[in-house]
Amino acid sequence: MTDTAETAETRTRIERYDPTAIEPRWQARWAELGLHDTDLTGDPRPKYYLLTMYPYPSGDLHIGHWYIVTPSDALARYRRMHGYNVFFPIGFDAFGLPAENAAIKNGGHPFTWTMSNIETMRRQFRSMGATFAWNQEVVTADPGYYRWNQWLFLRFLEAGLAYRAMSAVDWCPNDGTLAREQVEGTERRCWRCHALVEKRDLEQWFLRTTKYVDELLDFTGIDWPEPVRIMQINWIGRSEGAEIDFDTAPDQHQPGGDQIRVFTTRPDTLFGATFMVLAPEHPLVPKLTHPDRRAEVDGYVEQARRETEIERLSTDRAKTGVALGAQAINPVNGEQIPIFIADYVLSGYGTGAIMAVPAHDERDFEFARRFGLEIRRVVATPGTEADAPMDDAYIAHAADERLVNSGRFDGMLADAGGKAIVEWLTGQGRAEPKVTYRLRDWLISRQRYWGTPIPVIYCERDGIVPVPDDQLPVRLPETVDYAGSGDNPLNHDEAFLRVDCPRCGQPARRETDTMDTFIDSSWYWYRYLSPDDDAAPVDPAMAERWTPVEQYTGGAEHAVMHLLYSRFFTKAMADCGLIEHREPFLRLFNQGQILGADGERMSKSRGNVQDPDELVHRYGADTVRLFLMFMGPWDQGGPWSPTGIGGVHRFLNRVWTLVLDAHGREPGDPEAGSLPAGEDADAGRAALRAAAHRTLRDVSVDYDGFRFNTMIAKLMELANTLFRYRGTEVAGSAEWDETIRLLLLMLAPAAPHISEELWSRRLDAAGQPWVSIHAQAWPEVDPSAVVESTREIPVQVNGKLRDRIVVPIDASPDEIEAAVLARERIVAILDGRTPDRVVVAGGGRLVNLVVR
RNA sequence: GCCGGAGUGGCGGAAUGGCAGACGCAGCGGACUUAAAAUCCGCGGCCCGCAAGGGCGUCAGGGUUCGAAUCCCUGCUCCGGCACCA
Repeated sequence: MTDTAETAETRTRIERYDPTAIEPRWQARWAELGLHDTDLTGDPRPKYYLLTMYPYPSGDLHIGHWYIVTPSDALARYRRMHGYNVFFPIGFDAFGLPAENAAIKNGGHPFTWTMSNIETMRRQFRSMGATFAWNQEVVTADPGYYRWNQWLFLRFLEAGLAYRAMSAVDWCPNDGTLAREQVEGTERRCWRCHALVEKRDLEQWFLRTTKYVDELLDFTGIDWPEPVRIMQINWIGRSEGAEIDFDTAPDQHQPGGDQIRVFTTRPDTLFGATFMVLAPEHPLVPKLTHPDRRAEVDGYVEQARRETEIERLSTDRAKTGVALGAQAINPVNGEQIPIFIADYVLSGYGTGAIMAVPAHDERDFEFARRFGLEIRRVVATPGTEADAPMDDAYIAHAADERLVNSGRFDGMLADAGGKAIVEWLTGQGRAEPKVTYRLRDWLISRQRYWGTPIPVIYCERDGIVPVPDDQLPVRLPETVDYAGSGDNPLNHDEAFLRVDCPRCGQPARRETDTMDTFIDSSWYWYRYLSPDDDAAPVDPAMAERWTPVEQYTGGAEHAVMHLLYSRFFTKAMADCGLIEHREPFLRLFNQGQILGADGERMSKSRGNVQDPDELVHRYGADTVRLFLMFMGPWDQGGPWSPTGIGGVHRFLNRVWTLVLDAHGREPGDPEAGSLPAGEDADAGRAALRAAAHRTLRDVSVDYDGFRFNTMIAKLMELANTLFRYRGTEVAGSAEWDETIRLLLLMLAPAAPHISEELWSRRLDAAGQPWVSIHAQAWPEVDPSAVVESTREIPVQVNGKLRDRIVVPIDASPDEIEAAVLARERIVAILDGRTPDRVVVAGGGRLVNLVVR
């Protein structure tokens, strides 16, 4: 039994685990040795580009940043141990509004605010022990970076991928122009400031994202989460159908013969078109309006225009509209049908005009009810009366609907009928098959100072003149006068505005709009490869060698903005001959988001931010890292709660004790020093080694599958097993030693400091020279250690667990069945009955006796 | 409304057709200590029972199966996305 005096001595001999002493020392050592600097050109090992979404330098690095970065860093270390040359860069998404708001509020320059935040965040990131390649860092607000935004813009301009157009744009009173993706919700509020968004007609710069719609819908060759793919597919919104021309009918006020083109996905319902609706902005509206109707129509147009500017209420508000007092001719049957305008028809989608089929479209149905218009059923399931009264629009579901009330097409299957009708009309030059998309071109102009200046010049004589390459970058002026308002200060900066036209040399004016900051993040991972290159944005040899990115990790909130823009940029850059591939990220993982304890997004203003420095000070970075990985599945996120961090810290303490004090015995444990009942030292050593190798096998699978929480649980189990043998004859054996070694290696990616410290002490104790644990190879599983000689099989009767038996590992199903039926307990439960069936399931994993 | 995802002890979660609740937190009991903290050992879904044991149990209801947290159908709740897209 325990010798108390000796134990006391043992316990005082080992020093306490003190992360604050260990961690900074190793961080300094790793930095000094350049352990994380990637040799991008000379290293012969296979490359692995691991990218994590770069942060915005808000200045408050909170626990959410750790949640994002820690598992990625563990993965970087894990891949390095597998012999990969891992590139794991970091940078800062440094343009954007908060810097300007801070400058407006506190005076000073956005640059100063941004750079001081970056400085703070660099220090905090280093305290995590993250293995970022700091010497490849990118800061997008640096002229050395945004210069290449400008250069790429000019290449896109040459390639016809950038253009300037007048357009009704979404306009936020605070933030100016927004991309469509930046307008949120039914009420159409700004994604940043939540102000109500208006429409304005402005000349703006666009990138032609629509050129790649079909390619963007194709995800072959990339392994992305299903929800992100679906969101992108929905956002692109492809629908197949036809465009059909309706002629206007002549009347005493206009000659008719104008063509109104509509888009429909259901040409089979054309016989049910009983009226037409144009968007209020439709160009034919003034011409078609009957003089008697003009006042009402103008009033409605004006109201609709205001309404899009004011709040747009829910989609189920009552339908409104007015008749133009003109008729159109249905091309399939020559019927004259009335033309309306209504705001439920959008000018920006399809052709801005629809044929209304009230019987088979909910919105048209509602409109028809309200205005007393004819509702004519033209598709029906077999057995439905063609003229049965309708309470609701009937939306056909499948191809087994048949046409009715459609003349010679009656009885045809709906989809075949649709095709036939389109073919027939196409032959007459009145229709053509057509695919429409919801996706629009990307509006990139922003009326802000703190972004990349769009490199064009407006000359009275030469019009729009691109800034020549050798005059890049167009720099932001170093002084900025906000004059207390949110208006773009570039508009008032004469030194910036005045420029000579590069073509004619006459005085001209610079563009003052800057680019959407999503431009910056659409290609930054290429720039990481050659951040100081002043000859080109991307070094072609480096891009060839290092991209596409093997693994990208980041939040799902970027599904339709950043991730779609990045795919667009990659394709556009490929078409400009800058890179050779067309998809940027081979694999994507969306981690969840850590919320405040209140379940809301963490933000300073809500006061729900968890400061990691405080936790690091108390528990050490390794504990915080491990806890964030242990909390739950990485893709889940959830509200922050530090409950339970003590358990993770205890685990690291136990590892510390196991490594440094294998023979210690705890006075509190009555079994201390004795082997588990019925086990001798040989069996104990074998069992320990088996546990170690099984853990290794399972932990590898968990790392590969991003299942860090179960990975850590398995390491805890192994530590618990080791603890059971601590102080016994097994402790200190070769198997013990091997288990400790494996435990440290498996722990190294997740808790890099403590594993490095214990590793170095072991080397020291063995008189061996120090080599970092992070430079070790990931260990191999010994299959012979994992095999077992017996196994325990649960036995069910009618699906209820009743017994367990232990059989030799190679027992045949017949032998297992015989063993089960010989069990006393089973005999008693069967009570003389013979099982109807004996299921030996899963190759002998479980036995189920079925008895009636 | 449409499209995704989820619902398991007091809590975070594990098990994705085969022993429900791994691992951890909180809790309870014990050891050590003058004491507390720390540490160590043990218990731990709910109900009945001293116990052995039995019954119930993965949002609700139904189904498939020898066997369902897991697959299918219906409904409810929560989270995310889209929202008059013809």
